[in-house]
Order: sequence, then C-alpha cells, then structure tokens
Amino acid sequence: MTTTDVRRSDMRLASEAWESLFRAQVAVMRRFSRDALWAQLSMREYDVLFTLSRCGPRPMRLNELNEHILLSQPSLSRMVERLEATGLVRREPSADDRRGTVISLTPEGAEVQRRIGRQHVRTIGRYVGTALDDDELRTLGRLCDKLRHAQQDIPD
Amino acid sequence: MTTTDVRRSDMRLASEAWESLFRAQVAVMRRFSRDALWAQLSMREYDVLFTLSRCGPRPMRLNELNEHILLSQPSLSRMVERLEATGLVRREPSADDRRGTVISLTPEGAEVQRRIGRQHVRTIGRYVGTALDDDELRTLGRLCDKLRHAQQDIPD
DNA sequence: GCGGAATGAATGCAAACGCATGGAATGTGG
DNA sequence: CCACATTCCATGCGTTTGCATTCATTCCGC
Repeated sequence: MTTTDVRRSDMRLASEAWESLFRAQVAVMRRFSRDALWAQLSMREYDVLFTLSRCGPRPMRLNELNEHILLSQPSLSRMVERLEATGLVRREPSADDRRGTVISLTPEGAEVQRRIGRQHVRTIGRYVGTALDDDELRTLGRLCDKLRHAQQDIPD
Repeated sequence: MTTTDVRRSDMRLASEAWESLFRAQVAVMRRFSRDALWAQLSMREYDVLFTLSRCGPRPMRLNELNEHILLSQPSLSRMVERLEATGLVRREPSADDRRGTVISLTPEGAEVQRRIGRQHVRTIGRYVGTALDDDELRTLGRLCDKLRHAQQDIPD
C-alpha cells in the first residue's frame, strides 16, 4: 500500500462519515421542522436566541455570533434587525471598537428562548434520545465536539 | 431517582449530543463554503446532483428526492426546474403514477457531479479526515447512520 | 363504478437570502 | 504622523425560499 493509497482510504472514510453526519442532520431537522412550535419563531431565529443565551449575560459581537450561525453576514445582520424590531434582542454600538455592534437578549427574548427551548428539548429527546442509548449519545457528542473544535485549528 | 428524573437526564444527554452534532455540521459547512468550488454550482444544487447519482441509473421521484434534501417541496421543484434549464437533469412525467415527476441526471449532469464530487472529497478529507482518526470516523459514521435510520421508525 | 378524500407537483406572491459594495473605524508600515 | 490596507457592519439588488393555494391524478368507502 502506497502513501497515496493510505490518503485515499482516509478520504473515503472521512467522506462516508461526513455524508452520514450530514444526512442524519437533514433527517432530524426535517422531523423537527414538522413541530408546530416554529409557528412563533423560525428555527434559524431560535438558533440566534439560543446562541445568545449560551453566551451568558455578556453581549455578543455580530461577527462572533455569525461564526455559530449558518448564514451570511448580511443575512444575519438583517435577521438581528428584525429580531430587534420584535423586541427580542437589543443592538448597540460596541464601546471598545466602534465599528462593531454588540447584540444581547432582552428579558423578553430570554423568556421566549427558554419557553421554546423547553419544548424543543422534549422534541429532541423524542427523536434523538430514543434513537441511541446513553453511551452512544455521549460518544456522538464527544466526536462531534472534537470535529467542531478541530475546524478552528486547521489552516485554510 | 424517580422516573421523571431519568427521562430528564435522557433529554439532557440527547440535547447535548444534538447540539454538538448541529454545531459541528455548521462549523464544517462554513469551512466548505469557503471553497472556490461552489462558484459553478451551489452546495444545495450539488446535493441534488449527488443524491440523484447515489440512486444509480434509476430516476427518482420528486417527493423521494425531497426526503433527502433540506428544502421545501416548492423550492425543490423550482431548483430542479433550474437544473433542467441548465441541462444537468431531465424531468419527465412518471409512467406508473401520472401525478408524479421522475428526475434523472443527464450525462452532463453526472459528469459535473463527478468532477465536483472528486474535488469536494479532497476538501472533506482535509477538514474532516484530519480531525478524527479512522476508528473515530467509523464510529461517527455508524452512530449517525443509526440516528438517521431511526427517524423513519419513530412515529409522529 | 362513483364521488369525495388524499396525494404529487406546480405556481403566485411576499419574505428572506447571498453577493457585491459602501461607509466608518481601526490597524500598520514607512 | 500619514497614507493605505483591513475589519466591521449596513444596504442595494437580483435570486431563491417558504407558505398558501391550485390543478391533476390516484386512492378508497360505499
């Protein structure tokens, strides 16, 4: 087996794993999207509120938020604008870098996030929690975390 | 520990695993999206061609295709329409159920899929293959497949 | 068979998206 | 310091998306 073969084998394994992950994500997302829950707030909007809530009380920069959300910078900018209009987030110029904007949940936004989050967690338990046992869930989480964190270390 | 506690614990594990999977997907997708490759064809369009190619020579029904693609039925309908206009897929009424439409790759579409696919596999190898070792890739793939296939068995 | 429910795909339309770009603030080499 | 590149976010604009609906075909109880 040559070096090229080894690399090819690596790529095949990686491709298959990625395809499995991606398809699993699609299948589960399609399940979630049927939930009547998203009449009030789209999953993408919830994702923004959720990400902000994870950040604690500290407000978040737009570009920082953008790293966690699968949306172009202009699209996220406008989504945040809409969320501000509906009173779920607050947007104000950054103190230390006045090019930047910091975004934070309003009390109402935090409340909405918690309410939807509680229901969503039940749905996740139903469709993800019943598919795998505890050990498998832990292993899946660990491997996905490792995969995610590696993305920051791999150069372009 | 009561039964309720056990269920809560299950949901927490499931939520954490799902969040990890989802964030990993976002992180990797953001990496992939930087690739100049997608100037010719968007990732979603490639996903359609790829799914069709996986199906072998057998043409695919629109609703069947839709199960694999994270897009509403009308949006997929129009995307297929555009792909037909650019000559990458063929669309014809189904023989056995004349409400339906069957979609298949044109030779050119298959060629484009292979060309982009080859390059994309290298990118996957770079960003996924280097993040996890072979055992981890196999385990990740297995767990994701199990999660995906379970979705078809869980009732609404 | 036949009439109503159900299914598969297409279409009108408003909302949301991405790309390219702009303007303001910050970082940097000379 | 000062010019120039860079970063950060917002905006114009054409394209794509989702929702609601429609049309055509098939399924099903009677």
